[in-house]
Amino acid sequence: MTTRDALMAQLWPVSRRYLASYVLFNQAVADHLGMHPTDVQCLNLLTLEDGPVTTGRIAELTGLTSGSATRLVDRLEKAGLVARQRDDADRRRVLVAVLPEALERFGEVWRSLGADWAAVLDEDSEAELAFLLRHMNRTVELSHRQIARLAGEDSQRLP
Amino acid sequence: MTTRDALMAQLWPVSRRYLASYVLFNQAVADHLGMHPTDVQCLNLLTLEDGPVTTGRIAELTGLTSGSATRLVDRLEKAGLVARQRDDADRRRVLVAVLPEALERFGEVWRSLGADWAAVLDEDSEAELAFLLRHMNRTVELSHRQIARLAGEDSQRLP
DNA sequence: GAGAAATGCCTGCGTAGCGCAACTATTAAT
DNA sequence: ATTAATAGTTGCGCTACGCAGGCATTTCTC
Repeated sequence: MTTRDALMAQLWPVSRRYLASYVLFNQAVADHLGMHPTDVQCLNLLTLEDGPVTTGRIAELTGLTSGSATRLVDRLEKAGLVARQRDDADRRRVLVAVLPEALERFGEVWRSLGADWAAVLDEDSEAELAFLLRHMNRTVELSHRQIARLAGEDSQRLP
Repeated sequence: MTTRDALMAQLWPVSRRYLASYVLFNQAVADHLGMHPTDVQCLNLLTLEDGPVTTGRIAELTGLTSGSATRLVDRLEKAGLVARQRDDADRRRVLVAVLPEALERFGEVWRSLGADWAAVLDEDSEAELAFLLRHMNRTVELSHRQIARLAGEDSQRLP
């Protein structure tokens, strides 16, 4: 077995642990903030978008149905983290904007977590960081393709 | 701003997308298998352990309460994916073993997904793969520390 | 070695997120 | 002008989850 094969053999279980850790981490952050994991995921995604986002887009981003997305926005609005606003251009649509308070509450938690995270990366060279950045971007794209394929195969079951 | 700072500045939002993608991916796999995300997460963790695991250990691994872990094992057992067995050494304990059928069902899905994943890594050098392996191991450890800290801070709220 | 404390798992109950389907309001198509 | 499509909301049923209490078993303490 080549060195490369040995590395790949190790990477497979480790990446599964890695995935599991992320799920648990997301849950821990949610518990810490007294929120549901879905709400944390949603706010995370919202702050990555530029500008307000429609409820339908939130349903896409989170993978929820439109009804559940409405309830999700209800919860976030009730918690004072986002604000609803009718779109004047298309009065069917509702724009959801993240409020500064949400950024504060998230920022507070992520400052300390981000500091630890940055400390880990401090050990790495610029070339390694550049590789990591490229790898993450590729993996995000791969995830999207795989999610689409999984969903596509599901719908093929019921023609 | 140095090149290094620029890389770090890019890595932060990308890693957040990365995290979000993983959550969605987990959900997609669960939907595809007709299971709940928690159940998928549990089976993923179980297959990473060597040998049968107690219900209490499952509660630890998944972050659930003991009651919820019992229900989780109930579902997996009912689905024919795991088997319960009393521990003869300590008859309070229940050992949960993953059945071959679970490995088959998971293997089927993960073979194709793993192939795409391996294809992405094929572009990388051995040194890059070695770095990735090391990075993932460090990140898993970091997650554990951060999860413990988040949980610890929570418990400090109510002394 | 007997009673107390701790451990491991299970069960009843209330809460709440989610999908589904039906409904309203607005815009686009014919 | 009528019909169809789109965006969002709401009622309903299901089920995972936490919590608290309970039972069986083991370990501690005297």
